[in-house]
Amino acid sequence: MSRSLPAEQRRNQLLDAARMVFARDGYHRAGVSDIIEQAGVARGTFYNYFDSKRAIFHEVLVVVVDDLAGSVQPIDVGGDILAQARANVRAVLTAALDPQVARLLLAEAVGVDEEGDEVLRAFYGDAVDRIQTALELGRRLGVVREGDLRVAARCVLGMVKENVFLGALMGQQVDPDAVVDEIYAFMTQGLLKL
Amino acid sequence: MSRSLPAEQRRNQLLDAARMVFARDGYHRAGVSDIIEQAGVARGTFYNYFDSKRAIFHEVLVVVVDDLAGSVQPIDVGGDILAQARANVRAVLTAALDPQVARLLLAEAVGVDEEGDEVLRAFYGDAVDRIQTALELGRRLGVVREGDLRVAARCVLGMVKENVFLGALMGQQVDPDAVVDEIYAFMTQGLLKL
Amino acid sequence: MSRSLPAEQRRNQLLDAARMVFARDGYHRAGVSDIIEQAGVARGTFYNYFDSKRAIFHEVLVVVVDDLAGSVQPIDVGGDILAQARANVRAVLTAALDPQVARLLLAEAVGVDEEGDEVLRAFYGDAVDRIQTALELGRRLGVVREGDLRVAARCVLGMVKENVFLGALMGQQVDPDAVVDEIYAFMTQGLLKL
Amino acid sequence: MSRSLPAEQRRNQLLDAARMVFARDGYHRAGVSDIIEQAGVARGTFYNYFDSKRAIFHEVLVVVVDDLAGSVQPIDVGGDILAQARANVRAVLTAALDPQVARLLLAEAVGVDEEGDEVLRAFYGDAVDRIQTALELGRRLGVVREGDLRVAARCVLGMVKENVFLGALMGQQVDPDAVVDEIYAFMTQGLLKL
DNA sequence: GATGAATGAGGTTTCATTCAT
DNA sequence: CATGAATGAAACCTCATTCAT
Repeated sequence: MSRSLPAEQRRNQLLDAARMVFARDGYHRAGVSDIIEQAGVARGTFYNYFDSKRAIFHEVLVVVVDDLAGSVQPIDVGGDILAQARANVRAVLTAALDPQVARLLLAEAVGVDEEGDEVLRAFYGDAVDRIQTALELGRRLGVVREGDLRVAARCVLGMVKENVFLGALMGQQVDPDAVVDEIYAFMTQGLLKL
Repeated sequence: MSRSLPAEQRRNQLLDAARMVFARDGYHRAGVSDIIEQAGVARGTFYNYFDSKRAIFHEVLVVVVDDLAGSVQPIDVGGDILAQARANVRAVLTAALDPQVARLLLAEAVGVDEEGDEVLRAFYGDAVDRIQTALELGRRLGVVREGDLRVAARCVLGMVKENVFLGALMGQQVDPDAVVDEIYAFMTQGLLKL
Repeated sequence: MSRSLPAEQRRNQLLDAARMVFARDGYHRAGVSDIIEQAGVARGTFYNYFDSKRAIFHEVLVVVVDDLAGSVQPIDVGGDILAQARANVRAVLTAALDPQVARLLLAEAVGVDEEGDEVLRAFYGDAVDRIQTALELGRRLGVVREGDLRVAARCVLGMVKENVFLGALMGQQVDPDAVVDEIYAFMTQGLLKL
Repeated sequence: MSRSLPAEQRRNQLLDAARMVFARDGYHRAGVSDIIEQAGVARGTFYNYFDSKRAIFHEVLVVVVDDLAGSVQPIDVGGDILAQARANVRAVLTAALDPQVARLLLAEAVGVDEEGDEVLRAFYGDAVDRIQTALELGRRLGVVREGDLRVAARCVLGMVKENVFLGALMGQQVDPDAVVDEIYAFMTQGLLKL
């Protein structure tokens, strides 16, 4: 029996437990029982703070997404743009390689419900938008070639995501620096020599 | 009441129904009830052909994965390698943009069970292997630059997957040809001018 | 696909299979599938000969009960009565120690349905009646002491049944001759010396 | 909707309901539905206290077996041994003549599953052991004749069981005292006069 | 605010039985 | 007469949610 706690603190306690459980077991395999056990809280208490299992999942997702989005720094045009882009890729990659984060963003969140899909859609849409904006900026600065920059932005996102995915979900070893280097090389030289 | 059918045909009828239902509702939301309703068959009939919901899902997954894997042609060194690579990317992309396929491969199959994860792991692992092999071939032929070809292979896979993902799952419009063109450009020139 | 057979023969084929399966697995664990598989006959064929699983069980039970009842010889007053009684006990005991028979009579048949209970009730009732009749005969001949001969008859039946039960169902080794000897001693001397 | 109850009490309520239902309908005909209806409790509540239908049956069986075993008093060598044996037989007989008890011990428990069989096997095995021990004691005291005391013990058990069986299951009227008297006479004098 | 026993709709699976071929 | 695919009622069990204490 937990002593009465400030509401905010109890919520966070539950959110932390839920994130861990969802990441470990996935949304469907995780039960409310697992979350409250992890949090050391009674069943009824859970429903004092969250309306449903879906609701807490949704909140967990928002937190994770916000954290990840927050790891990206806006690009300062005055500075070394490439270095900033590199730093951003590296930051995102490192944050996303946390297995908890990866699982939530890549696997469990899709298809749970409409709301969850919307969060993801917004997140990835936003990510593509940001990359595209950066590319357009680069285009104007003359450091980005011409082309369909929206698709290009998706490609960049895809390169990052896939390495996260294979690393965190498929159990392959992934070295963030190697990935950053390779993506950098890819972006500067492409892959093929004609 | 369905008439008696050759076993093979009934199995396929059920597999088709299941693929549609799983793609539409996801593994967890889909019930055996939905599958048999879709197939117009009694509950018992389902269990005459498949051991469980998981079992039919597994078979659906294998079929989809095999179809997709089968759409890739081995590269003939004698011919135009780039054209063949382009054709392969285009073929996979087109096949995967089918929303049923996309949903199964990208979302629903992850985390259902160990077996399903294994099918996916094998599939994506195999895909990376093939791309890497092709890149190594290109390297020996002198058409591929140096670098960490495994990570590069993941990047290529990621570019394809992300466009499928955003197109089929996130509801953004995706034009296969634009994607192929852009990936091609990406591979030949990179994205940045230094 | 079995060739067409004389009806009688097909019935017996099914009855034999059923007896074996019921004795091996028990009524509830045995499925119609097991019976037809054992008989090497199609599912529909089964229902050409028997109305239901219960019906065939009922017939099996009747056959077994009749066989066992038939192993008892009426006592010839002119001959050695004790010897005849001994022979009867021995015959019944030997027949009943067949595990198939034992299981059907002692365990599986009780509680399957009203009809089955009726068959058993009739069988055991008849057995008690016969023993009682024999005892009454003995009483008139002066070789049986006074007492409640109905209860005594039940006791005799119980002695036999228990040894069968422990032997066939509980897996204890039972030697028919030792049992006959002991029952004989029991009947002639009792167990206690006052 | 039942009010919340101490766990122990709810368990017992369910055990009682289950014993009644199993005795009335038999293991296979009884559904969890019948038990919860009898107990006036929701389906989920049942599974809060027992893992499965088999599990509760097993517990019911153990309780019944323990009760019956507990009705037997160890024999005090200092006292009137025969009287104590008589009292034991009478106690067991009376307890076992309860139709609920009889049905569970004689019919429904056999063949439900391995565990249940094991409980019965242990129970009857133990009963025979105890009787045999008592007989051996009597033998040393000189009040029991020579012979195969194990078989003799089975015979005694059989006499008791058969009268219970016929009384409770086969619907014949059974008077405990008449049975005790007759078994007593049987043990002291046997049945036959030579 | 915290508790946890109780709930019951809904899921998966079984298997005796039918009937068109 | 034999076949076996099809049937569907009914069984068992899960787990997100409620609510009286």
